Amino acid sequence: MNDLGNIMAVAKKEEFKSKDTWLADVAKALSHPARIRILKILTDMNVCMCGDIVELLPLSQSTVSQHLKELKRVGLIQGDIDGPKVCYCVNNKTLQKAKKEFDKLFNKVCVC
Amino acid sequence: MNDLGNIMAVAKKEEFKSKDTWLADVAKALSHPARIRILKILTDMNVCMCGDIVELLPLSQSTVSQHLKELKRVGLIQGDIDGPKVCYCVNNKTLQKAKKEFDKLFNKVCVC
DNA sequence: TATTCTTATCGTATATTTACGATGAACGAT
DNA sequence: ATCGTTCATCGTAAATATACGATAAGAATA
Repeated sequence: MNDLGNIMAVAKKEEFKSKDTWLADVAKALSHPARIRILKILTDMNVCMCGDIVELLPLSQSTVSQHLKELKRVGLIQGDIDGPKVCYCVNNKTLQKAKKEFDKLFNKVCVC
Repeated sequence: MNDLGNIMAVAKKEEFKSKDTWLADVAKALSHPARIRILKILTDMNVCMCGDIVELLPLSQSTVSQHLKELKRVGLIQGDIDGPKVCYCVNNKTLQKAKKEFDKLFNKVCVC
């Protein structure tokens, strides 16, 4: 039972540069096939309602809602309230920023 | 205590398309700032040895080794044994594939 | 052969993620 | 005012992730 070790699992993440942390956070939001699928649904098919997405995934409504929340957390999507429904759509600004940062990460050459 | 619910947390991931699952898996490998940092170190500075990476991160050797293993798991990096050392470098093929798949995901427009 | 250096793996503790059903809140319609 | 629809949140259980120190395994060196 190390007193310091207990908090480290989270605290260590704060010791990295903010850009690395941001990109890692976006990657985390994309780290589940359901959320990849949701993002593709929102862009490809222009379906917005939460209920529509639920029908397209093999997951319960509450689970889909959780996944939507995670995508919303990092700003990849947004949800606009429309009466009792919620219309979801992707946030192009964040999408472009993510694309730019991932490109910077991937456009390198190994000379090792 | 639902008997089915117990296994679902993992099993559900298998019900998605393999491309979505692959991309989610790569995103998972990138979902920690330490691993973003490691990838940048391997590309930017052309430092290969595990020990060098350990010195550049606020993490223990065993933790860095675990992060390297995760990046290796999805093929983003590879480790070539060089005597007692291990020379790590990025795998350009996987990097390019990842870039392509992320681009497909991000190059969309919201018309919602 | 013994020692040192380098890295991976084991064991462990805690935090987080993923999934579900149940419930609650907000709105529109009857 | 009540009811149905839609979605978020709560509570919970199991799996996974993150971190560490300790230890093992392999190669080079003394």
